Amino acid sequence: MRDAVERAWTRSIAEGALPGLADDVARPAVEVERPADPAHGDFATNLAMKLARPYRMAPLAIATQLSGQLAREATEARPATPIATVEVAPPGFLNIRLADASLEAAVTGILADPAGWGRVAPMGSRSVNVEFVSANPTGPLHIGNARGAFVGDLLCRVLEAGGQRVTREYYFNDSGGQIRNLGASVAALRRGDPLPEDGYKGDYVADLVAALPDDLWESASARGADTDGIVGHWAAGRVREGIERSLAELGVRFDVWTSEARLHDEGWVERAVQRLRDHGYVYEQDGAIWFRSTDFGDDKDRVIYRSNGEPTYFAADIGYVTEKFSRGFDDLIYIWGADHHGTVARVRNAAEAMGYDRNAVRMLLYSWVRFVRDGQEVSMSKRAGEFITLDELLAEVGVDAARWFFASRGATSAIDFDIELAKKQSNENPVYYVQYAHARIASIMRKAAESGLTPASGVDGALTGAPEAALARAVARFPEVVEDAVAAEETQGITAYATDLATTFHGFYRDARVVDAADPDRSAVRLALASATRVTLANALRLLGISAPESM
RNA sequence: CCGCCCGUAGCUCAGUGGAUCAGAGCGACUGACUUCGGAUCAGUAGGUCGGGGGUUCGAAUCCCUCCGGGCGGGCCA
Repeated sequence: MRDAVERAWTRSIAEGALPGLADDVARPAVEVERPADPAHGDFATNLAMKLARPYRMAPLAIATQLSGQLAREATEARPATPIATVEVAPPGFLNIRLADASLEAAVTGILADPAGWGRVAPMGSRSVNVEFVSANPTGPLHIGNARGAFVGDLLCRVLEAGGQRVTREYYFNDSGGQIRNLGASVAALRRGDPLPEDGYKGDYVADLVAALPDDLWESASARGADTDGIVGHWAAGRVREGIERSLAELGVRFDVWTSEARLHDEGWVERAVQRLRDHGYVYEQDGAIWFRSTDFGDDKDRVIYRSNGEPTYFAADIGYVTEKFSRGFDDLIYIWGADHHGTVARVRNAAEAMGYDRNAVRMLLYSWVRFVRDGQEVSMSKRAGEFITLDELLAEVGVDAARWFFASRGATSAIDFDIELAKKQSNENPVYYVQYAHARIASIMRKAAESGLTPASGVDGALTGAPEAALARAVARFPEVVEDAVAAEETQGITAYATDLATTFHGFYRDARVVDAADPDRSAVRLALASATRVTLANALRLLGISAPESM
């Protein structure tokens, strides 16, 4: 629909009915919205009012011209001409109404190709790397990691819906100081010594000790051996396997796991720094090696190698950028907690300094979840062993409810997560409302089959009743919802739409008897419509990674 | 002190490059079919969109300022 309005506008300009825009005027975006009031039609656009100022024309005059152009386009003999009427409404709105035939065609199309319903035209077939979660393997994932996992996976799904090729990547450090620290904690418990002052105190440390193989412990504790390093490396590997299992429970699978140590071992960091040096963005001061980040607007330069020769975390980031691009990705997306926003600029700056397009390196920051219980903030600390694990959360609220919870909220909205409230609300989660509608339709289909009724293969010319038309309109809206979600890289619109469609269906169910042996023809049409609704709900849920049950 | 994010109904949150945006769910209250799934449906109450100022024909939305909350400003990760 947006395209149709856009076409009418450009054609009007081409035919001289409307002036072109001056070069120095920003071209207004064509906005098409769904009016809340059905009296305003199926679509409405305020384009004429937006053009009033640059054109120095009355909005109504522009609207009249656009309206005529739109109507002419609709009557041209093209197979898919969905517009029935176009009205001009003061102060300059265009209210567009769809032809029933277009709704019927949409429904018939769903029945013919259920899997393809809601698939949008690719908005660019780029190869995208999405890195998320990336928690270091010093302990199990806790509920603080949940948001990043869901936000990242949902973004990937939306990108895939838009035709992009997505690689899900997890980055971790299995050789740093915190890993040694974990190793030290495990080793201490194994010896029967007290935990180090800043050691890890969670119950899972004891589990690690119990699982520590004897032969590994013998070689690790031998004279002169790097006990903490060896034990830590082993523990990190084991913890990482647990993390992978937890993520699989969430329905999140990663394509690539990258270790920070590997980036150093394979020389990625060194080569990246050399590249910066070649471009003249590296200098030495106070014994440390610096990146001239200020050349790109940063407020200070950043250390790459400390004066003791050790690389910083930032050094690995730089190497990682080149390593990722070397694999042929067009875009790199990082899903980070908002507490990382300070590092956004320097990484993008370094990418630009190395000759990459800084716009190809994007960071999506999600707000941190604040955990409270009875109004008191609960701290999440792996080291102190005070945390609720992701596995425990899932056992309480369920994967579908948790997914819906995050899919229906913007990534940047701050969330107070009350643990007791979450358990309580999991039973009232709207996801069940949507799933119920799906299961109800499945049940209706079973019932119909028992009565010897089958859905019609098409509904052309048959959507005459008000309940039918209302449901068909709701169903037909789905592709645009997906399009908007893809364009905005957000999923809230999909959850809102699915809820709305479920509501519309329940109303239809109330007003229209679907299974009626006395009227098989009408039943066939209504079954077809119900079937199309079921497909739409299932596809919407699938896009979010949520199950669509046949019964509940 | 500086920078970024946030403040919308009792609660949890949508809407945020203007108009046809004051919304949803939950909670509260009043009702509904002896037939297709009541995890449903119909309805009621509830908000000066944190406060103030500005731009505009029009601001929850853009600008300024104040208040409140979160997070950053390491040769930490």
